[in-house]
Amino acid sequence: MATPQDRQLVEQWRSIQTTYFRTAGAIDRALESRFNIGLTEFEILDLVAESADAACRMKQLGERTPMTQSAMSKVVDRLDKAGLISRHSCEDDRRSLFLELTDAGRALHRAAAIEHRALLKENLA
Amino acid sequence: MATPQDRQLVEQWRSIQTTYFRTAGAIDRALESRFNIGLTEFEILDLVAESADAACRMKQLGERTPMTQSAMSKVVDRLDKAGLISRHSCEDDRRSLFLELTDAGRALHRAAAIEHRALLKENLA
DNA sequence: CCAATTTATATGACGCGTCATTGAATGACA
DNA sequence: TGTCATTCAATGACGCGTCATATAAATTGG
Repeated sequence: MATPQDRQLVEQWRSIQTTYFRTAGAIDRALESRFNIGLTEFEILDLVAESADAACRMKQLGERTPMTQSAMSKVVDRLDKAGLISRHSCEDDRRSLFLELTDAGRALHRAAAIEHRALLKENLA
Repeated sequence: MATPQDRQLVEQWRSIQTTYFRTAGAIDRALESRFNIGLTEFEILDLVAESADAACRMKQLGERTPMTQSAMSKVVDRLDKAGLISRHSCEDDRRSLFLELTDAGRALHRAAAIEHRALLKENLA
């Protein structure tokens, strides 16, 4: 019933879960308390900061994160309301949006990224 | 600012996230549709099934999963209401509870575990 | 050029997890 | 023994993610 391979799979899975929760939790709490944004918000900022091109991005971003389309839409909405990001409708295809960091967003991302990388290093060792 | 080591950390982290979400999502949907329980519920069943001893377990279980005490309490509550688990207050320390699978719980666990292991195998390859 | 279909994003209802707190039992110790 | 601190579990308020759907724009086929 429970083969040794099964046990090993379960072990591996629990280890991934533990790492994931520990790391995500640590980052989330740190960003929340120091910058008032959650991990999810940071991850979108991080993705937008990474893509320097001016393509219609909302969609492409979705391909680079395990987030749902719905989740993304709401995170972006929060970031917009917080003044960290701006949404511009795309001329070529008016269904699409492309995103840009505001100055405040860029500054916050710069600071938060340091925290983020440090905690990754600490937790993924 | 973004050292190669930083990039590597971020890559590693995204890979963990992707694996985690893909796997958890797959298992969750499968268990939900076939057995009407979520991944979290299954994980508690699995832990209880594993520990054959009759110790006061609620607390110990908490040490074996990244779940919050609060989360555990609610999951156990759902499992109890679903008739899959029973809570007995502990004689020695009446603050503690210990948990036991009901027959239905044991049966469901047996069936769901097969699904669970198969999906782990599929996703953690 | 007009349906029918498909694609990009937004939104409302809902469930679950988290935080902070509560209640209850136990322990510590003067 | 009485008080104060600690520990275990449950709960209510709240926020976020998910699913199903809505809206709007673009594409496709006749």
